Order: sequence, then C-alpha cells, then structure tokens
Amino acid sequence: MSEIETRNLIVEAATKFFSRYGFRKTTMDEIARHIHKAKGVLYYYFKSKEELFNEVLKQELNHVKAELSKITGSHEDSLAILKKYILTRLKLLSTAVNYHETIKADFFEKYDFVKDVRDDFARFEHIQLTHIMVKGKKEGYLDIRNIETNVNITLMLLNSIEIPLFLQNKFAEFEDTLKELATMVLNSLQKKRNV
Amino acid sequence: MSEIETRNLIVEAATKFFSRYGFRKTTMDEIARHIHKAKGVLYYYFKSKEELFNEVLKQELNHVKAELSKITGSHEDSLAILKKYILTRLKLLSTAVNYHETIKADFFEKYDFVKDVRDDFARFEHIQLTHIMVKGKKEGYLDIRNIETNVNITLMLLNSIEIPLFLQNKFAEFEDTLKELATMVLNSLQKKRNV
DNA sequence: AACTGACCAAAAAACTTTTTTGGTCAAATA
DNA sequence: TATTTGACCAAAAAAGTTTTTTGGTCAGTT
Repeated sequence: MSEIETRNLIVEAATKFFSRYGFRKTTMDEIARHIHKAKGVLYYYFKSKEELFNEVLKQELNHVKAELSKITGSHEDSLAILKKYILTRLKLLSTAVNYHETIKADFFEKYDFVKDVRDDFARFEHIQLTHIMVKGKKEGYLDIRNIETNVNITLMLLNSIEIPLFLQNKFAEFEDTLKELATMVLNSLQKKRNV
Repeated sequence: MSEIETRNLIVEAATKFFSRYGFRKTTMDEIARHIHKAKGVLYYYFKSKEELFNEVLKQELNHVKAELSKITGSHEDSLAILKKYILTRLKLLSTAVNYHETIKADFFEKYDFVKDVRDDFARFEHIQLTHIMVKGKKEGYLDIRNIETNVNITLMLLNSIEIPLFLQNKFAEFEDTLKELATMVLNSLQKKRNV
C-alpha cells in the first residue's frame, strides 16, 4: 500500500474517532485496529498522538477556509459577501467538532499543540475580513475609518459567540437570530448619512 | 447582637471568602470562625451554604443593577445612555467575581441554585435595554423596527463576550477595544439614511 | 430569640493498587 | 529501502480503599 494511501486511511480513521470520542478518550490502538494495522504504523507517519490530532484539526479547518475563500472571491457586492461570510462561517464551524474541542480546552487543560493551526486560521480570517472591508470601502458600501479596528471587533464578536453557540449547544436555539445578528453587523458598517 | 447585624456580618464574611476562594473551596466553618461565632449560627440565618452563596451573588448583582438603573434613568439622550450602559455594564461585571464563577460553572458542574438570581438579572437587563430602545425610537435617534429582536441580539452579544473578557482574562487586553465595540453597536442601531 | 458545641452521614481528599495507553524498537515483510 | 509488526515499557489514567474534612442537625445554654 502506498505511503500516501495509508496516511490518508489513518487520518480518516482518526477523524472518525476524534470526532466521536474526543482527543483524550480516543486511543491510538483503536485507530490502528480500525484500519487493520499495528499501532506502530501510526508512529511511522505521525510523530505523536498530538500531531495526528493536529492533522485532523487542520483538515477540518481547511475545509472551512476553502468554503469561505469561495465567498470572499465571488463577484457579488461587498455587503452581500460580508453577510454570507458571517453566516457561512458560523454554519460551517458549528459542525467542526474537533475545533469545538480545542476551544473547550481553553477552559481546562489547554491544547498547546494546536496553537499553530488555530493561529493560522485566525490569520486567514483576518486577511479575508480585511479584504472584504477594503473592497467595501472602495465600492462605497462601507463606512469604515479604521479597517484594522473594525476587523478586530468583528472577529472578537464572531469568536465570542462561538462559545454559547457551539459549547453550550445554543446553535439551534439561536440559528434564526444569527441572520439578524449578521444584519446588525452589516448595519453597523454600512455607509449611511446621519439624519 | 441584633438579628440583622449578625446576618450582615455573615454575608460580609461570606463575600470575602467566596470572592477569594470560590464556592467549593470556602467552608462554612471558616466563615463562622471569621466572625467569632459557631458554625451553627449560619444555619440559623441561612438554610444552606448554597442559599448563603445565593445571597452574596444577589448583593453583587444588586450593586450592578443599581448603577445601571442610574444610567437608564438619566436625562441624557438615548444614544449616550446606551453607550454608557454597555460600557458600565462590562466594567462593573468585570469585578463581580462570584458572578464569574457562576458563568464558569456553566461549563462544569452547573450551579442550579443560582438560577433564580441570574434569571432575575437577565430580566432586569431586558427591561432596561427595552426601555432605552423605546426611548431612542421615540426620540428619533434609533432606527429599530423590531425592538424585541434587537434587545435580544444585543444581550446575546453582551453575554457572549463576558466569557473571553472575564473567564479568559482578556478584559485588560480588550478594554480599549470595548469603546469601539460600543460605538459599533450604537452605529448599528442609529438612525441614518442610506446613501 | 440567638447562639453553642458535640455529633453524624456524606463527600472530598489522600493514598494505594490495577489497568490502560502512548510511544519505542528490533525484527519481519514486501 | 520502505512499511509494517508485535512484544515491550514507563507513565498515566482508572479503579479501589482509607482517612479527613465538611455541610448540616439538634439538644441544650445564654
């Protein structure tokens, strides 16, 4: 079996178990058994359990990044893009259970080993939102003096509501409200003239 | 010693210990010793440790409520009131450590016994914000179609950011940004004419 | 009415034993 | 040479046990 195939099988199986049981409750042995291999082979492809989890998380977030990139790159106007971005981001992340685990860990043990992947995602989002807002300003839709500040506040809000939504399972309860939330964020950035 | 005096002494001492060590690590005996009384006397005034903590939390939140009421009742225009309300709310709650403990508990054990006090505070805030927004609409400052929805979103945001701010100790880091956040919320509700 | 101090059951903490698990590696396979 | 294996080990987690602490009670005192 080719190296890449086995590696993929491992990540696939790991994704299954990590998603269902979480990092701690998943054992390397059960991942190996699931693909009918000896446990040792996992260590041929991955340095440690932490690195394997890292890879799973990375792929989970890569999927989100790919979808969000599509939105940012589309040819709609920046208002529509921003609204779609916010709603899609929340929708996609709501199913990213390994990502949820890492934010939950912020209150407990801390998963230091996922810092790089999470930082990468944070940087990605910063770039995307900056891009959208610069575009919006150019097009005259958005009334933003300090783009950096507005990007940071928007990201802070988006990150903050993840906790009630994903960790306290209020996503279903708030799903409709989220549209209003997005509208509110748009509203706060939109170019208008004071009455 | 009069009944009310002793009761106050107990609550005062309890506040001290609960604030420093939290609900679980504080013992009824040390509270009693601190006021040079036998432990049994605590149970003359309070049904249980939980009820005593409840009283401490209640007073903590009553202080916040009192300050916020002053703001809501002031004679400034509704935009200024709303901005002050948001900033003061966050500032005051940032020092309410027993309140922090109860939101932290949402991720762990759950302190069911504080539900009433917290619900009461939530209702209070709902009323205050509704009042401010109704006033703002009447005065023509705010452009709000559905007040109920806007109140709920604003509260959801305020509640959400408590977690990074208070539990992950990012209050100092974000303190300056909060002003911008308040401005952003105001902006989203303010009456303007689309360009 | 307000308070005490001895008392108890239950829970938490501390300690011990047992089991599981992450990780290694020499040898086997391909 | 590139993969894979299975036995192996130290360390950690889990399970089990003992000891200590603590919330709560109550008969009796002030």
